[in-house]
Amino acid sequence: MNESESRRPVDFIRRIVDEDLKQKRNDGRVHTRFPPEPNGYLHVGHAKSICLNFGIARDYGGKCNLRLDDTNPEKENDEFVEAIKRDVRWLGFDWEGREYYASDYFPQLYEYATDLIRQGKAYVDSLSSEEIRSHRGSLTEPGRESRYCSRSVEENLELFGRMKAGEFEDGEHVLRARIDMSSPNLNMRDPVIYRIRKASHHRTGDTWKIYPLYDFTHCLSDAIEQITHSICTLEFEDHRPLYDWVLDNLDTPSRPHQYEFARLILDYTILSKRKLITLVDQGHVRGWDDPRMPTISGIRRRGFTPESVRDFCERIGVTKNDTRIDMSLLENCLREDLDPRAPRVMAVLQPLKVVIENYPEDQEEEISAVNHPVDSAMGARRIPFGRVIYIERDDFQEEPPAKYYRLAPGREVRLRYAYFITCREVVKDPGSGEILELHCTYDPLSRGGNAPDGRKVKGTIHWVSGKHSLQAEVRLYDRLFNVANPERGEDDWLDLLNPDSEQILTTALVEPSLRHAEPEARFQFERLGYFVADRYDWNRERPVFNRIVTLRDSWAKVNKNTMADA
RNA sequence: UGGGGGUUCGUCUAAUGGUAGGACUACGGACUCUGACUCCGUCAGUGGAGGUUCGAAUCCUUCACCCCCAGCCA
Repeated sequence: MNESESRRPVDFIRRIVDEDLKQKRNDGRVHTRFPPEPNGYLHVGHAKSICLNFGIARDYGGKCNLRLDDTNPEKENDEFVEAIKRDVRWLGFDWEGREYYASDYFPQLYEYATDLIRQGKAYVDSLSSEEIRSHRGSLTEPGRESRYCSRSVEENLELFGRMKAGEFEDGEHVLRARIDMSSPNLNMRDPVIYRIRKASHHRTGDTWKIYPLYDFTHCLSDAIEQITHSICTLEFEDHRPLYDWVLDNLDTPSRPHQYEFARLILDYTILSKRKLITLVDQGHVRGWDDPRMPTISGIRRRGFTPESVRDFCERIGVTKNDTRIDMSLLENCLREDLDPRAPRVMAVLQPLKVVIENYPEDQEEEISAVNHPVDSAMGARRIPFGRVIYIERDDFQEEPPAKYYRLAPGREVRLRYAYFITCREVVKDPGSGEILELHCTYDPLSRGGNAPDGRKVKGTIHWVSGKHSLQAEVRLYDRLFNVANPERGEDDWLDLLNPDSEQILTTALVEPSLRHAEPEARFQFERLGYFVADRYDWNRERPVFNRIVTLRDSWAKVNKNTMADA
């Protein structure tokens, strides 16, 4: 743990844990769980929950279970289960074999339900779903009791048994908890706790014809697993009375408590599972792991590190406030993580040919370059240099604006690690006026990047050798949406997608050392940003890199401000 | 309109009756063979109104605004 981490204040949930420990509750145990439903991929919002739950277990010497909350057979499947496990592991957390499924508890849950029936605290209702809804009342009006609410224990037991046996069709009956139809809390108006669903479940197959609902399942799963602190998001706060009601009315192995925190909201993206599914299903992105997606697998493919995601989750804190986090915080965490450990390398995204007129035709040489400007332990490499090189198109301007200190006609700049060059001639396409190439001269005495006469140049630009560089595909990513809060409206959110969120460059050139990159290896392309060799598409014949994040660019700001002033 | 939460710099987040602090962003500067990194600095906040108190972000009263809830989803 570094200094900033040790100084970080404890959140309100950890304070509750502190107090529980002090009061010697739960026999001094701390046991949490991360309970995703396997109906989609995990996203950064889940990462916050994962870091909280596993983090508390780690900090207090406790345990954290992975529990797949699979009570809805129509939406869940094994692909999602596998993806969830992979993502949690990638984030760096370990459930130490405690991989549980709510579906494993179906038999016990059924027994608990019959217990409730025997106590007269649950009944089989035969109203249609529409009738149940209309009986529920509204925010301001109390609900009305169902005409089936006073069936005898025997009749309820018999009907529930027949529901389980598959004697009824979907929707014919439900099991409801008998609580209070006039409660101001809608969740307490005799909530449905079991429904008939003749669907095949990804784990239990066709064994069950009835499935328990969340409110009944979750608290009991927690109790069965002896969870001490059941941490969930704010929208379940209203459900806590029901969570408590179920546990207080049943004889369970333990008595967990639920605590709620505010879910993460990130600018310029969406974290609603339903909408993420839409993006994937309608093909607005290339899949769950598209580098633009806020999914864990998406940001992994984008090149984010698990360390940076964990750091981010710690920095945003845990409170009950409605929060909306700047993308810049995540980017900052990433840059901070990558800067000290990403090897530097040169690549040219938009190549502009440069011929060094006074460099001998048949000559070539190797220039030494350090792999990291600060950390010499990362070593050095040799980069080929020759008469024809390529530089970034942005690094040349025919009519340079004020404070532009890159290449321009007559100007001298340094080629990083190599020589000073001076632009002598601009060769253009006579028709279009497009700049085709530059003719420059170099100063042989400036080899290595310094002139013996002590003369200085303001600009240093990156380059690659024309003869030796590798062609690469570089994928540039930008925010998925054009507005900070695309979730604000309901209907038009797809119209707010950023059409330029992905830009694929197929003619980029990278230095030859990159031939030996491995998928998921991260580099800093000097002066450009951090890039990762694509996890799936990279190969030696066709190097593919994703831009993870750009470097901070104060020139872009100066330039933008100057333009704005003009 | 019922119930449940919430409100501290632009954004997160501390301060739990005793100097409103940190991070991100923004802006300015130093340094620089990356307009990077690093370093230094600047701007900037307690939703409003009353009250209690020597002293209030914190306690009380009241008002305002924001979020969640009427699935046989989770």
